[in-house]
Amino acid sequence: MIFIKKFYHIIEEKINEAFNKCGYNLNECIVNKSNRKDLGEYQFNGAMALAKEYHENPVDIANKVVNVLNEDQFFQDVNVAGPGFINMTISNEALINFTNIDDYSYPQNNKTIFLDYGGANVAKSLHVGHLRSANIGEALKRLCNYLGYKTISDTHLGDFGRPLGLVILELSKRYPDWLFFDKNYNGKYPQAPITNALLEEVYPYASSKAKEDADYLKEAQEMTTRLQNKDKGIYDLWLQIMEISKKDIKRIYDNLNTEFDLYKGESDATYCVEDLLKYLDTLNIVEESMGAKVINVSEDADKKEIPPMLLIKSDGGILYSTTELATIYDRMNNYQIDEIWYLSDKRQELHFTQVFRAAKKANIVKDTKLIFVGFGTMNGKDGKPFKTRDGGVMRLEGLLSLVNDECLKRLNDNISDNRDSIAHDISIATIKYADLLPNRETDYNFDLDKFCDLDGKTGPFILYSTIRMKSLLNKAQDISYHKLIKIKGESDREVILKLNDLDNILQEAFNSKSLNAITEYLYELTTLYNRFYSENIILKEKDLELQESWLYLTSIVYKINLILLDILAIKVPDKM
RNA sequence: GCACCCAUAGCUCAAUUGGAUAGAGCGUUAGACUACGGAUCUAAAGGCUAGGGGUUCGACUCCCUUUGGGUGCACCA
Repeated sequence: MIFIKKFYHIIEEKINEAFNKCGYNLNECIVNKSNRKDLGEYQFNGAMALAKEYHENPVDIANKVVNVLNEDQFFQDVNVAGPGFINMTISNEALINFTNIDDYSYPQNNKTIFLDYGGANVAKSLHVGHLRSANIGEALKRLCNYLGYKTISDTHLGDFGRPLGLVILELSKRYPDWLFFDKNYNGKYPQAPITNALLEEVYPYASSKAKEDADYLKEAQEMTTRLQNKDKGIYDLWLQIMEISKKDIKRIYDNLNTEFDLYKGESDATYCVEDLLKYLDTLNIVEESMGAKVINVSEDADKKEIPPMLLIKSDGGILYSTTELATIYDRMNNYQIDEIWYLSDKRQELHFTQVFRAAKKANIVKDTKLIFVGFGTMNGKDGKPFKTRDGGVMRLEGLLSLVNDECLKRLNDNISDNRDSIAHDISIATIKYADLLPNRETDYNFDLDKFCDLDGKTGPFILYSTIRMKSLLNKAQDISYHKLIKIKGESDREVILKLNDLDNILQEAFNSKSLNAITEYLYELTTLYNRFYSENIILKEKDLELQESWLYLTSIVYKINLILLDILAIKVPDKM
């Protein structure tokens, strides 16, 4: 039997019963933590709303209910304050009983959530813009799994658009002798001497050349079309580029503890573009506009105008929106999905709104929810988009090694073994914690000194404290501790109360699809524990019941920290 | 030009979606402790939530307006 720790639900049930007993019917019952600690630990403000409905004084209603609640041993004190706030303080006995139910797992449910994050481009190195997508997406996926949802994750590679056409064109200019470019060749193709370094040099070169040279751009467009038509030679070369590039992309994601179930890309959807277009033709929703084909997606209720979604260019080519729509078509055909979450820079919201509406209008999706999960960008310390010193786009690897070097530099001198791997773990914790700390939608500034600073709300601080808990538990191996027996004072009680918020925090993070509630909670729980830790020398405590209680409490806080850090995809080293 | 988002302590960010006296970290100032891992802990100062109106028992949150930023507006992805 799995028990989910829903402390608030217990209080809410008790309140509901009490109101019923007094002859009132609550429409909804939500208990909150009180921000007036002097009056109580928890707060309920539903009496004010009832006052209107029943035409009674809210304070009178609240007083009747409080009298009922005060008879319950669960509460130490219940009182009424202000215009009708009900304040509650929990009894130690109730807290102890609840804390001893040591199961934090959630049951499986039948919902499947498909997460589309990553967005790496083949033949281009990952840059800092991909960081948030990976961090937020991976953490949301793990959160979903923890809460019992099934998930499918896909990186949705950019692998079939113009960038690839550009790369292949430039390769054909530099290496015209390659068999891939010989239209008369019919045999097997050899392994091309391609490296990531080459690809990463070729793309920016070709890209900027195309901007200046119209003929070159036209050739690239033709090459893109040849690729999309799977021309022999070109397509084979592309396959080789894919293999090399994917391997490199996986390596970097691996460093970020980020993994995908699927490494599909635009190319996997193009096979059904034709089917999709045929299907759309039967619906009569595609219109001509300035030589292009579009789907009108505006709705009467719109406050702002949503421009039509561009389906086919005037030259007959397809675009981003087209493959995106085809991807939905593909996913609907191949998977049973309840929701698709699109992780992306929030500037792309309009694009996704158009695609989602088109999918709905074309009846490609029926009950499946399409949800845009936009996030703010990471900027440099100056508040402007993050750049390298010479003004170029910073590669993700460059950023990672920057942080890694700093963490290694700051690593404790008395650590002699595995310094590199420990510094790596700390650096990933540093980046992820800092990245997930602000609300998902706000932009934030990358500040190396601040993130690596070992004081304050940072990844290293959480890691350090967690490792210290583990160290304490290791030292107490000979002492047996199985449950909470008693509470000494404020500091251990505060820790216990904080533990009871866990379910609320996870639900909040899930609902808002933002991890900042979790990072914040981790910090709060950890500092409350640290305060308790500094006030009490646990291993020297003479009262053995207290000592057992404290060790048990430590083991729970440690366990919760591990669970939450794992959701954030942060690994905890043994030492640091 | 049209539209959307943002403005909170010196700095960087929160605020359970309309709840009570707006909270944290850094920085500043003052302290604690042979310390189970000091990468620790305790305090203090710091706010007319950009300005002005409104809605109600109650507003950082909702509506209107002014100012100052950001972003998006079809053949790139």
